[in-house]
Amino acid sequence: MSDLGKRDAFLKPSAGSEPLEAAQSRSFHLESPCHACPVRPLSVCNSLDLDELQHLERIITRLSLDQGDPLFDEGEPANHVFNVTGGCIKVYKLLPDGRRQIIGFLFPGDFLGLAITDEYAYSAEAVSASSLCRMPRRDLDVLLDRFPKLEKQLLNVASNELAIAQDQMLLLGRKTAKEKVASMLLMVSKRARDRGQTDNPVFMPMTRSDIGDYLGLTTETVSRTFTQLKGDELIAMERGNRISLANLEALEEIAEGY
Amino acid sequence: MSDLGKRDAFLKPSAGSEPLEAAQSRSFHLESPCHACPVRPLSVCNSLDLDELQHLERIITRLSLDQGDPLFDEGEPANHVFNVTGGCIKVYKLLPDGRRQIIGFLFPGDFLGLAITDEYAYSAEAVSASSLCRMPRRDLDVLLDRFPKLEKQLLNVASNELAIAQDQMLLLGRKTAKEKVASMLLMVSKRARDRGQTDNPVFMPMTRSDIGDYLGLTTETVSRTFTQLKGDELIAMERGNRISLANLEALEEIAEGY
DNA sequence: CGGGAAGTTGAAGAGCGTCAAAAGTAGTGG
DNA sequence: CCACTACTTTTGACGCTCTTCAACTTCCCG
Repeated sequence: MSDLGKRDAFLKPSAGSEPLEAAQSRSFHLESPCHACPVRPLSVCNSLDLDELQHLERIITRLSLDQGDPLFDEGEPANHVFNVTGGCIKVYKLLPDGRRQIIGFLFPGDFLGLAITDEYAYSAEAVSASSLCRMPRRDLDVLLDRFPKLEKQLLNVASNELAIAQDQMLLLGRKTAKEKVASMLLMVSKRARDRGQTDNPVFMPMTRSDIGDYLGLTTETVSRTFTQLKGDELIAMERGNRISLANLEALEEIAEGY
Repeated sequence: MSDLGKRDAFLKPSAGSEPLEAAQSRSFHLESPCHACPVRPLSVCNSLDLDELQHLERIITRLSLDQGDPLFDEGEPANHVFNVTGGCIKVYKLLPDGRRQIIGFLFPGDFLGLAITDEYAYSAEAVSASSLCRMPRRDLDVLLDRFPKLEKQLLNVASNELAIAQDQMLLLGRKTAKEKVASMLLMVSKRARDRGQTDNPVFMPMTRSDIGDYLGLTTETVSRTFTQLKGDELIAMERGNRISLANLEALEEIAEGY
């Protein structure tokens, strides 16, 4: 379904929705896929040489998730960290009455699980069929001591995520619905470009409801805003959850709040 | 004004509002204040022993800011990192038309300047009279290579800030005005407690406008919400920007979205 | 005291949410 | 291949929370 998923065709297909961490049973091991990993140049592993990659190799497990499969839930013991290798993962927090805020969408190359607490502070779930590599947190700590480069890289990742989070706060607190949607389209497009994938039309694997919960809006408002942007000929819907950005400059001006 | 400022009475008082980084001219050097620093147990420096603190000593400069003094502006070259030793600093981003989102308030012990970009991604300004120590970013990089403990500590700081940012996204995107205000009161109270200061009544050095720009609300809505919480006898205003939390459990329930 | 900023309160309005229904899309199985 | 179902998306009407605009009050600090 997702073009991101294609590169993971060699992975063992997984069953339907399952209990948390059940994905573990589906994990398996290949001989030396790390140095051939298509997302390595994008990820934290990039800071390691071939020798060090072999250390990594012994520690990681590969998983695949179907659309909608949970990866972990907020409050679970945070025993693992992850690296996304294919597909799209959403990370979210819930309020007791069900209100949901999506903290971010993770794409191939993205790291998941940075935290100092021993429980996950959020839930994670597959937006589309996805693949990840998983590593016990304990082993990561050992690795960080052994390879300072990795620690430096992780600090960079954290700093970068922090900057993204700050942009998102500006969006959530101060932007209008139109500005929010424009910002998100450009952001997803940019991230696809960074990964070397098509950035226009931009592929949006998530539902309207996901988009709303990411932008602090309802599905209805998201839908209406898309209709409005379509009417202004700033975007055009294409089949397969693809949106063509017809007027990039205008979208950027809107996104930045002019 | 601020009780946080008292411990900095030995610092050279600074003049009124000044151009960016002009604070540099007011900086000065003491012999060995690092190991006597009252906020060291709270800050990144905590990971260093006495020897290492002397390295630090040679690198840092101390500044003091008056209320309203800018520390730096978004887009400036990010040449320094900072550690807050007294007072309160607000960090914010602006949209072109003046809409403002406050990213966070920094209190003694807080670190400022984590970033990989070579320009500050936000502006920083003193909420109340404040003191900081400042270090050239270049020197920090050297220090990080020399003292892995420091790097680890910084990664912890970054992870922690990331978790706080994620909570703030939930607040901004999905909480009501009442929930936002209750959340902030509890948060500021908790942070004061962590620093070993009075947590109830909680000292709120920032203006209603600052609070609004932190919570994604207007000053009027903040004011009305305070009035409402007062009417429900959940809080009581005391003189000197202090708010007594009269019903902690109820406030916590509200803040968490029940 | 007195002047200016910050805070409070009121009335009116807008943007987005809520509720409801229709239209589109995808997956399933005969 | 088409019908059936279930879900997602779109659209409409209405309502509510929060904003806007404005006046008034309180609080500081000189």
